[in-house]
Amino acid sequence: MAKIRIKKNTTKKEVIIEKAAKLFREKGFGAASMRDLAEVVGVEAASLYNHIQSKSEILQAICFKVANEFISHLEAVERSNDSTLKKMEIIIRFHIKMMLEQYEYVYISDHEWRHLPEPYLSNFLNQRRSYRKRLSDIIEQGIAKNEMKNIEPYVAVLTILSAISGIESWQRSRKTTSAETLEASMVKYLIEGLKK
Amino acid sequence: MAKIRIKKNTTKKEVIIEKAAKLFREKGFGAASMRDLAEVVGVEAASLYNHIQSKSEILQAICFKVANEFISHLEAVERSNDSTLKKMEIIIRFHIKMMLEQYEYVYISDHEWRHLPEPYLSNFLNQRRSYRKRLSDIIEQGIAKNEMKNIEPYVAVLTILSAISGIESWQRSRKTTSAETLEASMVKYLIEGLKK
DNA sequence: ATCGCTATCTAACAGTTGTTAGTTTTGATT
DNA sequence: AATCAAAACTAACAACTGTTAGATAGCGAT
Repeated sequence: MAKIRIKKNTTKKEVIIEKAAKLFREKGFGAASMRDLAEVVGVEAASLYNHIQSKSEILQAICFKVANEFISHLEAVERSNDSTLKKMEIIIRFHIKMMLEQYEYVYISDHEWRHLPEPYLSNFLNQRRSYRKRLSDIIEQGIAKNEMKNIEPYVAVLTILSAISGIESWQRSRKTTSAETLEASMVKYLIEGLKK
Repeated sequence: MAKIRIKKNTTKKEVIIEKAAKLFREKGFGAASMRDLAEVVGVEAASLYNHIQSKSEILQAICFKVANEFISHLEAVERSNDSTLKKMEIIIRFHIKMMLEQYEYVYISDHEWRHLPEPYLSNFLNQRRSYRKRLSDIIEQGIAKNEMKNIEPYVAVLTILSAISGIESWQRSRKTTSAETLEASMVKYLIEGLKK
């Protein structure tokens, strides 16, 4: 028996997760209750359990969805023949795009992962560490090839990822700066600071 | 009657807030209970209320302590005669120092302020907005004086503050990079990216 | 119309939450 | 040694937590 599809290609489980993402971002995972979630879904709390197994399953779905998107994008970039600087620019632009288009999901993956239960927590942190290591390998190559200035790669990765994650605060703001200006200026800042 | 001082110049209230800062950082404000806090303080939960008024009073104390330190440092920098670039470097170094030396406090002020009750929440956000505006004014001057490259000041501030806030993740890590290298590299990255 | 299967509902569970009331202990000052 | 306030304790509160059990309603296929 096929899953009920509410609209086009959308299971009720997907609706729940989407509403949960918004709720978890607004109130934090710990402070958002299943009854809060049920209300925005338009159902009683107990009914949610016909579609999901637990509250933390929702968090897992969100965190690993985001992680997987970043990892598979990185794999594509690694396979390309672009310069190291171009690779970093592509990755930075992708991170910014994700932050603009999938704000709620990325925010939760960035800020609420600590509430993942084991063994998902360790798994998530391992993926994260590995991802950052691969970014810092690209920067290390860039320095070796004299395309980038001699900066500690670990710190460069930390700076880049944290800076982009700060777009969260732009999302919450009155947005006197357009998304285009934001992307252009941030890419300029982060790439110029990297360039030899 | 003077407050009881546990060690030198330390009231029990200060001890509670310090322990709370560590706890809130580890578990998040929402997930940390007063009974958790009581345990690390070495007392029953009800006894905490001889020294504090409520759980959220602790959060207020932490958030506004940090905010005040940043604001009064900024005021000193504004009064100085340094170049705009030097001003920004001083501010960046101060933020990094705070992140290294008062990690727990700064982290909570950065990440848990959303749990502040009104009117403290609005008050906090106003101070924050005003602080960032004053930073972007410095950068605007820097661009006008041709000391800095033409970057959208709002985005530059966002980038700088977020990047520094990411030191949080270094704090939690195994620290293969020293604090000195971290500071030197991050300042280099952020200032070079700003310089004309 | 009736079957079978979902999805929803109500009610309840056992545990936890921040906090208060009332009592007892502690420890410095008299 | 007596006093007295500060600070600790025990016990409890009402509200809320994630989750389960069991009954009921909805609905496509027979």
